[in-house]
Formats: sequence, structure tokens, C-alpha cells
Amino acid sequence: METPFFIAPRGRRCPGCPVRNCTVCSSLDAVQLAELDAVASFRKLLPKQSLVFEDDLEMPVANVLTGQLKVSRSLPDGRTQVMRVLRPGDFFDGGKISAGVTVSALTDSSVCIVPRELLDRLAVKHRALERAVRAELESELADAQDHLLALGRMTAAERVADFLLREQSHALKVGENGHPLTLHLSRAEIADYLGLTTETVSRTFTRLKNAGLIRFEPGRLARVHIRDPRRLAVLAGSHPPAGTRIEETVTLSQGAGQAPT
Amino acid sequence: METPFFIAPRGRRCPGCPVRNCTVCSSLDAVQLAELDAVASFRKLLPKQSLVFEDDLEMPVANVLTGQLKVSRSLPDGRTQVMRVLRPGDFFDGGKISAGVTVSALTDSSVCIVPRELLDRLAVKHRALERAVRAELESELADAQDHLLALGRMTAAERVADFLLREQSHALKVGENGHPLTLHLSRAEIADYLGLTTETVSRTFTRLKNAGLIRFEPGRLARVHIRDPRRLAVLAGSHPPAGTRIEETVTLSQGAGQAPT
DNA sequence: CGTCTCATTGAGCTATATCAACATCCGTGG
DNA sequence: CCACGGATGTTGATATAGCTCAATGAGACG
Repeated sequence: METPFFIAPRGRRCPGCPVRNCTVCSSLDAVQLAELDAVASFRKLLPKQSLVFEDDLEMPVANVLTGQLKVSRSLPDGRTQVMRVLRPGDFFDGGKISAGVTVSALTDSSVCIVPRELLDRLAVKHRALERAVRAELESELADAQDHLLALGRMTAAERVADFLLREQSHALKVGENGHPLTLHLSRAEIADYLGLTTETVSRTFTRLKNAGLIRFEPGRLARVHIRDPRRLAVLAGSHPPAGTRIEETVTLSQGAGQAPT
Repeated sequence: METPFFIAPRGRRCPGCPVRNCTVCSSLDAVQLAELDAVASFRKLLPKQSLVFEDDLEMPVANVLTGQLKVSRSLPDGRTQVMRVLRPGDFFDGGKISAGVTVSALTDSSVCIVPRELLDRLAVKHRALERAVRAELESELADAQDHLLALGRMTAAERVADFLLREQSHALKVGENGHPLTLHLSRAEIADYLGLTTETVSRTFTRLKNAGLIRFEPGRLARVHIRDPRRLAVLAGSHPPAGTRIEETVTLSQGAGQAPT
């Protein structure tokens, strides 16, 4: 549950890499890619295994190839906050990340690890890479700010609605099908992501369901169908697209709101 | 309350700039600096004025020279979350920041604005600059993650304690005196920063005061003395420095805890 | 000194946490 | 293939931290 599962020998992997044309790597040409290939190491993880680096090493950069990982941070008493979910093409920059951060696999996954120093050396030579890294950081930051707004100012229902829509758009971006949307986080993990408890997440799901906004695939409680994206978006507080009608509001009934099956 | 107060003509300002040796700018030599100088514009803001850019322009980058600004984001119904406080040397990267973000001055302040495109052009030529920008983004990201943990998982008292300590260390970094610490945010703004209400922030301050952890300078409720940094840090949930004793806990009494004056 | 804004304090209310019971899912071994 | 058992999810009952509404107090500024 702690040690890496498998370390493949480095070689010429990049050309066939699943994320060869995503984000950071897409900025490199074949020759540059070969350089990267030479210094990158590859690691597979089983669900729940976490990515640990030798304490001495400066935190390297890890690029996700397949699967999903979560980045979380804990308080000394165990309360934990999930900061982000990493998907193929995303990368984790151990840079200035404060201690206490854990990266662990949600599904079978594989990552490509590049020592920070080497990445820097490459980036110096290839501006496109540097630029791509910066773009990645910027979008990560934008995500963090959305998340901040959610945690600081949204109600449980709003957070969950926001979460679902965001997951859907991420899923689509990675090529997964959003209909139904597959949740790779358990209820407890969703709770830790949204700053709520498992129970609240669960209750909120049922309310959204009863209100007809979502539907779970029978027997597969990790598969959600988003039935009414618009109302969900209103609930999540999406700013109306500059020219929308009235102040619409979506309310969820507490009691036994018996809605569509 | 919305329009810029003053736009100074561009010239050779950089050499005498208050942040010439901070973060991003410190990575440039005199020649490079002159290039930057040529494309940068300068703007002063009075408290409450906000930094608005022409909608057409791609969000530029702004470097804070003097004063303090807050970066916040709002929900359509007005709830707002303060994401960050900018101090001299910090910069605001409008890059991928989602719409609805506002930057406004807390105190008299001045910023140096560089159109994004121009910064990029400069960065291409000077790797140190690119690197500095990246470092800045990384530390911003690390801050955002701390903030996320606070909003998602900490109690009001913990958030406030954490806030105070963080403010103190920032103040020191910028050369302000941390004894007493000057709060540049109003109670309401602190609330918006911490995801609480004004009342809760106020009550929490008095409890911390009654517990003897902090003290307000008489008559200057924006000046706090941190009397017991250690207990404050424990309250804020600082991870014990790897080798500390027992599980210490700090509790704040609700009732009329009459402690040191 | 008045007036206005900001901060503090009080009293109750509510969303969410907590505690607890149950249900469902899923892997394992018969 | 089914039965069992632990893990995960749902639902209910209650507690509570923090919110809301409301009144009072204190600084700032003309």
C-alpha cells in the first residue's frame, strides 16, 4: 500500500505514449522527446498506492499517463482535503508544494516521472516546453481558485452540482464518455474534495436525484447521468452568459420529494 | 470607485522601482530591465479602487509596487471569496483566471502593468525571467493549496489562527514589522477570505484575545500583537516539526472567558 | 460633536456534522 | 453459483458550529 508496484526500465517509450500529444509533451518534437525519454522513469500504481519520492530528492514532476490519481493534504488529526484529481495528461509539480501532500492512485494508473532538475535543464533549451509548463501551472491555479470559491462560499448542494459538471467536462476532455459520467472517487473522497462529510454528499446526491437533476445507473452507484445540465449549472452558480433572462433559482426539497424514478 | 486614478507616462522607472530586486524583476539585468521599462505602464490606486482592464485585451500581468490589493471572485448572488492578498513584489497573472475575478486596492497602492504578450516576448529572450515567473506561479499555487485546506477542513478558530500567522510571515517578508502586525483587511474582508461571516471573525478574535493568544493595540483594532505564536500555531494545526512531544491541543472557551487584559 | 461606517455582542435558527442503524456492493471461498 | 463478511453507501435522529437578524458600541472624519 506504500511501495511502488512496478518500475519499468527506461527506454524509448515516448513515441507510443498515451499522452504524447497532450499538454506538456505535445510541445516537444521527436528529437527533444528522445532527450526527455532518456531521463524519464515510468511507474505503475494500483488503486490506493501512493506515489512517494525519496525524501532527499527534490520533489520531481510527474506526468500522468493513464488512470486517475488524487492529490491530498492532511491536518495532524487526520482531517484531509483532496486538492485535485489528476488525469492522463495532467502533471503534478512537486515544486513548492508544502509538506504533508500525498498523491495516490484512484484507479490502476501509470505516471512518467522526471526529476525536477532535468526538467529544468530541458526547459532551458526548449522554450516551448517551458511555456507549456507555465500554461499548465496557470490552468492549475485557475482550477484551484474555482475550488476555493466552492469551499469558501457554496452550500453543499452547490458544491456537488459544481463538482458533477466539472467532472463531466474533465471526463470529456480526456476522452471519456460523460453519459453516463463515471465517478472515480468514492463518496468519502468526494466529501474530502468538497469539504463535506460522506453523509452530506450522499444525502445531496439523493436530493439531486429526487429533483430529477441526475440519475444513477442501477447498481452502479459510480455512474451518474446528468439529466438536466442547465438546472445543475444554475444551482452551481454559473454566471449567466451575459444576456440571460430572469434570476432563476433551483431549490432542492429536503423532505420525501418523490420525483422521477 | 471603478476608474483608474492615475496613469503615469512610461519612462525609465525601473531603476528606482521599489521592487526592482524582488521576485520577477530581480531576474533581469539593467539592459533587460530597460526593455521591460519601455513596455510597462504604471498605475496608482486609492483604497477600494479596482484594477480593471479593457475587456478586449487579454488579461495582462500586473506587478505590485507598493500597497496591498485583494483578488476576489463572486457568485452571481453576491457571495464573494477573497482568493489572495497581493503585496509589493507579488504579481497577478490574469492568464487563465476565470471571469468574475476582481482585483482591488486595500490601501494606496501602485502597480506595474505589462501586457501579457509583451511579457511573453521578453520571457522568450530571457530565461531567467521565464523561470522567475514560473517560480512565482508555483508559490502562488502552494498558497492556494494551504488556503484550500483551511477552507475545506478547518474550524473558524483554526482558520483565524492560521490567517494571523500567515499574515505575520508575509508582513515580515515584505519588510513590515510583525510586532504588532497590521491587518490591511477589514473584518468583513477577513471573513470573505476565510469563508466565514464578519460576526464569526469578530467573535473568534475576542476568544483568541481572551485566551491570551493575541492582543489588540488599544484603539487600533487593525493592529494585533501575537502573544503566543506557539499555541497559535498548534491551533492552526501546524504539523509538529518531526520530533515533537505529545499531542498538544489548544481550546478556546466559548463563555465569558476572562483572561489577561 | 454629529454622523457614518465598522466592529462587537446577543439571541435564536439552520445547514451540516455526528452518531447510529441499516442496506448494498463486491470479493472470497465453499 | 451461491453464501458470507467486510467495506462502502444510505438514511434517520440529534447535536452544534457558524449563520442570520438585530441592537449596541467605537473610530474616523468632516
